[in-house]
Amino acid sequence: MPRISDSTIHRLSRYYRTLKYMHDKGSQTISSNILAQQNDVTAAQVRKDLSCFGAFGRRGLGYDIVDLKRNIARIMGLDRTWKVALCGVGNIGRALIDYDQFRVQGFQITVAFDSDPGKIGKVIHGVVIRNEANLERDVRDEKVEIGVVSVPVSSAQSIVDRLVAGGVRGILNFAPINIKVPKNVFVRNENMAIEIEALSFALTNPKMVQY
Amino acid sequence: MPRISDSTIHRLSRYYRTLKYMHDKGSQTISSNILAQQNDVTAAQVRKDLSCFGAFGRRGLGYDIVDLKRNIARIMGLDRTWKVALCGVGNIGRALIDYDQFRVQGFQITVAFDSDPGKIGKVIHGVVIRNEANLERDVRDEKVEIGVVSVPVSSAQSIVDRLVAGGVRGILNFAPINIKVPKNVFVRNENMAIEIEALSFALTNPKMVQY
DNA sequence: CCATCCTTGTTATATTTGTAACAAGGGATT
DNA sequence: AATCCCTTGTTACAAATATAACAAGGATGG
Ligand SMILES: NC(=O)c1ccc[n+]([C@@H]2O[C@H](COP(=O)([O-])OP(=O)(O)OC[C@H]3O[C@@H](n4cnc5c(N)ncnc54)[C@H](O)[C@@H]3O)[C@@H](O)[C@H]2O)c1
Ligand SMILES: NC(=O)c1ccc[n+]([C@@H]2O[C@H](COP(=O)([O-])OP(=O)(O)OC[C@H]3O[C@@H](n4cnc5c(N)ncnc54)[C@H](O)[C@@H]3O)[C@@H](O)[C@H]2O)c1
Repeated sequence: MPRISDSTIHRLSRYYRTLKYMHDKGSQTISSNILAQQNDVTAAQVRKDLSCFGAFGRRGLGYDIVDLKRNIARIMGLDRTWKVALCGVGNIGRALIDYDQFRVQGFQITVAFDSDPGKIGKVIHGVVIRNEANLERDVRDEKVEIGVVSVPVSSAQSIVDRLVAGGVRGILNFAPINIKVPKNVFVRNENMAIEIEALSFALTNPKMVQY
Repeated sequence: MPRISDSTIHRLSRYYRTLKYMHDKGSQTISSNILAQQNDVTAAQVRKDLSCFGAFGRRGLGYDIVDLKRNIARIMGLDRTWKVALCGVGNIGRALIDYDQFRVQGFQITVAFDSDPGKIGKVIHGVVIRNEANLERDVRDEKVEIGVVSVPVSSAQSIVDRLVAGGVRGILNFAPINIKVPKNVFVRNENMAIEIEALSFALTNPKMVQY
């Protein structure tokens, strides 16, 4: 099985968003060139990325937007729903529960956990906040596949361990720490500190980064 | 001037965090090997990353933690404060204002903007929410260098344009859209949709990604 | 003081990733 | 039907990035 690079996956995601946008605008087809311009990459890159998964275009014409959109959705697993468990209903956690776009795209926060007795039992945007004491059991019972970690750094690794114990196979981690997981679990980090520090570097050393 | 890769910058950020952690734990020195293990990279990678900026270690002994930490801070511009303007005090915006770690690291949200009359004038975590009507002027007056964009997609590009007009040189963008900026402005995107979709891809095609 | 063991910094090599080039497919036009 | 544009998919090439290898610096212990 050919390995797909991280960059390709990221770009697929961005092509997908462009396709949704172009579809809403009423377009029927799109060329690799336009898709490239919209995402600041080369047309060759777009065609090569797509060619990893098949031949979706028509020579001379480009890609049918609806068709390509559907194909990318299938490839990326966006043509289904995913059950998500959110751990840590603080500032970030609340923002995520409130954010409807995730649900629209199929990521359903079915359970949320917190350790704060003052929060347990409350309902936010239709989601009941549960006691994290029963996390493993609840996650397993609800057949959750993805866990979101928005607890403080000090609790992050243990929450991850418990999510994994509950059968979760993918983790989106907001805690700025390098969490460890078994080989068969996937982790993506959303590390805002890294991004803003990268900005700091760029502004400090403008000659060392390509504008 | 040698170009520094994005990956190297990201890793420097992570090494920096490890150094802070090890320092708090009371360690004096650290080897490239330990630094590597903590960040899931090879020791050669660590040494090569650091060697882009100088020779900070002592052969046979490793790196002095305090010294290396200070050097990375200097290299990345983390030994100073940055004035930050936050645009869009919604769910994400509020979370960022509330988050003390940014301030501790030198990123000071000095001004915040919103267009909602119900929010303008309110104070969150010591920051007054201003009317976005005067954004350019306020940003310029306050000598803001970094702008954070946490407004809806529909307003993102125009807010970016105005931040740039106000003299901002770096932008941290949370809106899931490919914003356009002049050549001399740096942008970093914090796109949660991409990360969770990457998880979806990995869980859908486990054979195509390296665990 | 010599031998031994570490660990760095750097150079050389391998791998991955991105770009360019182009043949072949396909529609439109005359 | 022949010609002329376009645009894809793929292959060949270039650049960037990561890994490995190793010489030289330095500590430690007898
Ligand atoms: N807020 C930000 O802007 C921001 C930015 C970058 C990174 N982060 C990171 O994101 C994470 C969450 O940040 P936040 O600002 O939302 O923090 P927060 O303090 O607002 O929320 C954390 C929540 O986790 C809960 N919690 C603590 N331990 C728990 C446990 N063991 N099980 C379940 N719940 C538990 C707390 O009760 C609280 O509700 C932190 O790791 C933080 O470093 C936040
Ligand atoms: N909430 C999440 O979890 C989440 C996740 C991924 C991406 N995002 C993105 O982050 C951005 C912010 O999300 P949010 O959930 O905080 O949205 P939100 O609706 O809670 O907040 C947006 C804020 O921006 C303000 N605003 C609108 N137009 C403005 C303008 N022209 N100038 C100044 N302020 C303006 C609104 O009044 C509101 O307070 C959006 O682009 C969203 O797509 C959010």
